[in-house]
Amino acid sequence: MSVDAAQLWTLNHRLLTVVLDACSAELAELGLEAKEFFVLAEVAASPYPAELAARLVIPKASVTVYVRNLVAKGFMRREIDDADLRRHRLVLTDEGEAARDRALAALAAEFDRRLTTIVPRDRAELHRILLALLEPAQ
Amino acid sequence: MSVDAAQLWTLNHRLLTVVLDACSAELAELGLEAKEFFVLAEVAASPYPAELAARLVIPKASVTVYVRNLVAKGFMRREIDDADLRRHRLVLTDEGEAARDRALAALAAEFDRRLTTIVPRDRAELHRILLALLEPAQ
DNA sequence: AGGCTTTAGTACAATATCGAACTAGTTCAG
DNA sequence: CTGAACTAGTTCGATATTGTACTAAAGCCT
Repeated sequence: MSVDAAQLWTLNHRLLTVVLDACSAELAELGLEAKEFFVLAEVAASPYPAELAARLVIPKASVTVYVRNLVAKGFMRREIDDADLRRHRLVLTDEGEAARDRALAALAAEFDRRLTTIVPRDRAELHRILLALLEPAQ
Repeated sequence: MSVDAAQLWTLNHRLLTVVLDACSAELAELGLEAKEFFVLAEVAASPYPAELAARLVIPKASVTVYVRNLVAKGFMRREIDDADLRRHRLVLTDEGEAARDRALAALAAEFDRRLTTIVPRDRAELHRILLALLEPAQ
């Protein structure tokens, strides 16, 4: 192996931690905790609590809490799923979409502040490699 | 921007979450929580609690807890720093080093399980790009 | 149709995390 | 020296997280 996977993992983990931390103040201004933001950002793709829990790799009980908070803040609402009465279909409100987009923009800006230090070709490379790495999971 | 930074960030975050989750059972067998593992893995490079807190971007109070657990488990011990009597120099025990190395190996194996799906040249690329991205922080 | 198993979501109690206040040691200006 | 300002680390109490047990609805036999 040319590059140590453990070292690679540690580097990457540190990168994400630092970027997220740098954005936490901006997220807070939008009325979002980091954990809540992850839920908000995934709702469109995975609109059911159980699906969110699986996708985000967090406990169902935690999703219940984050969704409750996000609903209280007016960022989303629950609707009963017609096809399966056990399920709560989560729907983003306009405010929810706006907050999500602004939060994503803040995160992207901070990440970008670091990405700009590398050449465009490397960004494309990074994107391609990360996609390949996520492949086995899907 | 050729590649969306927000999307890149999300992909990367998901990758690390999934890898860490896949390893959590193995870490547990070694007697380690994920958070404790991060501390254990950094102690050699940052042997003081305040330094660990800054490096890992976690509160000092949390470091206190993780260090207490790791000491109780016999993975490290505190020594009074000769140069500054306020500071606790943290020293890994042999068991601590062994556990850290095995945990890192488990993490590397899981990460590697994904890395093997990409060509060696891409690994080197990824390593180079991540290092470049972390540059501004240091 | 009736029971058995599985799944979605929640509630609650136990545990984990962490902000703020604190103690102890250090530094440094005067 | 001395004491004001600072730093390392911990403690404590408040908040956040989550395992487990639960209710309700579906799905699946037979």
